[in-house]
Amino acid sequence: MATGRNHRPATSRSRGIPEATVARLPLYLRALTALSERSVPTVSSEELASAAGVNSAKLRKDFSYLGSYGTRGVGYDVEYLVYQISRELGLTQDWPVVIVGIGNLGAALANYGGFASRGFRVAALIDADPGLSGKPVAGIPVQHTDELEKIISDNGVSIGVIATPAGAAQQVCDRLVAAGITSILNFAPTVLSVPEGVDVRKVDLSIELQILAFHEQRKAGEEPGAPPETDTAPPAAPPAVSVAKRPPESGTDGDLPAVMPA
Amino acid sequence: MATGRNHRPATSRSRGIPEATVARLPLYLRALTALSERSVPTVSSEELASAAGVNSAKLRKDFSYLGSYGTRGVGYDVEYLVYQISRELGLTQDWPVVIVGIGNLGAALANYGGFASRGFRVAALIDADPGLSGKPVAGIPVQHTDELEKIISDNGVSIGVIATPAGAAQQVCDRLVAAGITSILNFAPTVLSVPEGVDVRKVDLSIELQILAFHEQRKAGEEPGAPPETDTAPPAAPPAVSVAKRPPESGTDGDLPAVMPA
DNA sequence: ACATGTGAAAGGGTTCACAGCC
DNA sequence: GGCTGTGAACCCTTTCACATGT
Repeated sequence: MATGRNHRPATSRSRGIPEATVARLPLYLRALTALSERSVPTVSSEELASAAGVNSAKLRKDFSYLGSYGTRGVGYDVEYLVYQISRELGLTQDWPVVIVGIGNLGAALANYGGFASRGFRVAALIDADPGLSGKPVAGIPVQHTDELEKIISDNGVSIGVIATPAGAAQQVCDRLVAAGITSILNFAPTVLSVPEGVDVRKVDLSIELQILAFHEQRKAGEEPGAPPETDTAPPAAPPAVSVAKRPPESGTDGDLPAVMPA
Repeated sequence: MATGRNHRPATSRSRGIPEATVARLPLYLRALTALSERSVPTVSSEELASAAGVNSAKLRKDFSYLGSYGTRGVGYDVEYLVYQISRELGLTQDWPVVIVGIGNLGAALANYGGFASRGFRVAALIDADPGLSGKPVAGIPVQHTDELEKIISDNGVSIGVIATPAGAAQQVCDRLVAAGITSILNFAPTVLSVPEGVDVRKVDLSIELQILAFHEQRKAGEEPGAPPETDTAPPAAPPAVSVAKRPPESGTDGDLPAVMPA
């Protein structure tokens, strides 16, 4: 999930298409769309794989789950594959989405071209700030949270995007779910709890950075002449055992503001 | 990606900590930080797992890779674990990052509190638009792309965030890498090619939505009384080539009810 | 009594390598 | 000759279940 990871616990996997394959289909689709625009008629697994950033064996295996639409000795028909993958992903139909929380990030999402370009349509922007109500963002007037339920049912929205601060996310999520939404893309740095049957994917900027930092740190430690950088941490106490159990005692700590506003 | 998936091909895995575990450490850390703020002294694997959105067996296994910092019959010391995980992730040191591309998204990132709160410091904002130069975003003046190399070397930056349009991403990436950056968080919808030794993680909004759509479509097809929605797709041409060779081809196609026979 | 820590089993995902077909 | 399609081997991840320790 970001990322994306936390998904339904692998129960009843669609038509047998593995989750990992589903996650790569959009990648293939993007590469194929680019080829299509350049009027390239066919493409080999090797070429397409390299354009999508995967290896060719994986790509062929992935396509085999869709039914194997290629021609041996030739390759894949670009237009045909675009259609098949689009259909498999459900992009041949129109998906209205609502974005809740029109701060910096919400506005960025509303303006993001990638949404509109692939069957997704921003049906409404919703924010709790009355001062924003009526103001257009990306050409769409922001509506107040009070209207949330009505907007969703009137427009038949089934996908919601949460871009609120962390503190508001669960509450917004609950209302979205109660209003009938069954898929949520969450940008707030919180674990959302949802009932069975609702899909949540999360995108977490801070987590991605932390994973990078982990590997970066490792690189620095491995390099021959790499100085270990300034380390700001206190040694911290042992895991504490029997008596007087009191580890770090945040005396020299002085760091970690910890609150994560969206 | 999420999520990030595309990472170094599992070569030489750090100190033996599995990649999947590394990706969850930030989740644990966030949950632990919240507990720490509430002055909770210890926590069980069950409680912490539920706060982080995973199951307890997984969490215990994950911690076992770090060295098993718990106490049987008791649980984990919150403060101590916060420190151990922070150290493992490299968050006890300061990581300067640069953000390239200060559009809607770049501005949102610059304002994102989660960056600053965990050892990451926005060292510079960079944009190709001369009109932006000098203007402050999130209190930091935007600098021109010409300065990119100098900024990176002067500040010892090793992590870069790309929030440019897709067309500019590879070029920016190349310059970042040439300037010495070895970790990149990419928000542009493109596959970046980088030399060996450079880590790339990508966050792709459109891909996450497409994955949701896939599952959403499946739900609609499974539900008893679910109307199949408006379908906007043309039948698309056959895979070309010769005469025979015809995949399933459901009789009177033309419409595609979006229902996949399970 | 209770909760961690961990071998072992189970489940997915990736890669290999070659059979099959154009 | 060239490229797809796929069983089989391999590897990583998750889950189970219980031994271990306090």
